[in-house]
Amino acid sequence: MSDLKSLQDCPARYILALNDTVNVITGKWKLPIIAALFFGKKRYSEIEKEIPNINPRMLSKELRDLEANGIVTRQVYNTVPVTIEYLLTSSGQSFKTVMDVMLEWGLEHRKNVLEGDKV
Amino acid sequence: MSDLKSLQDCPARYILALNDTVNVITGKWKLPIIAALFFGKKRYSEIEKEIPNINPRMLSKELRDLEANGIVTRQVYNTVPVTIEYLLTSSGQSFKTVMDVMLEWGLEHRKNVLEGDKV
DNA sequence: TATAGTTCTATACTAAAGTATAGTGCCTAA
DNA sequence: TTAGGCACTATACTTTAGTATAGAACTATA
Repeated sequence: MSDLKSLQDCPARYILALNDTVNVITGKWKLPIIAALFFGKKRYSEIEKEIPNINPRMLSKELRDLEANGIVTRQVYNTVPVTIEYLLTSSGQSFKTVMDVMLEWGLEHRKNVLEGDKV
Repeated sequence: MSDLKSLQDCPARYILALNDTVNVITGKWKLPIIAALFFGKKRYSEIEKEIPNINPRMLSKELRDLEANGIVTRQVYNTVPVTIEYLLTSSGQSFKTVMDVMLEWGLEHRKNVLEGDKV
């Protein structure tokens, strides 16, 4: 991937490109929502039940954000009353790899810190 | 890594562990600071010059945070006037891998979005 | 007719994050 | 002696993020 190589030579552009990714996950609720959808498509009220303490304003705002950013798709079914399902796009699904790498680093880092490493 | 496996089975714990990592990078200035230090150790004023628009309050606050989180080390030299250098810990350095994975995903995702993928 | 479920939106508020500006105490070189 | 660099801190302020609470508009079921 030559894109990556060229970005690594320019700190400013590197950070700019990185922000695209960071924006996907900033905020208190985006990762919990994405994680909830890893286990299959869900309706609004199901997500609400799965994420304790989220309020409806935040849930609907973050779902809209995630949809606008191409992470989540909103499917409307013509039932009465209307049924709406949220699911991850393929980008959304592939984000799992990123999350796993972050998690692994976090576990390793925590171990280092507990061992008192200062270097 | 069996830690990872067991976390992946529990969404709540998974998110909790992930937050350790997310905390390292949240805020407007942490990633730029980390990126600046990838290119070697630097003094306060050098970082300041490299990151346009950061103000001294933020720079010193974020450096303190990063130090507290074991990402950055502060080295004090007994010169007159005192010389202080900031450098990445080994955890801080290994975070580059995470950033690269994030960047790669971001580039791929941007391509998908431009192609108009909704799935 | 009342109650409850679904998918939200509206309004008002508080808390957290970030900015602007000035200044401290130390030193050196002109 | 004054000007400037270094490594910050202090105070006040604005902006952004998140919370609390209520309710709309629809329908099915008791």
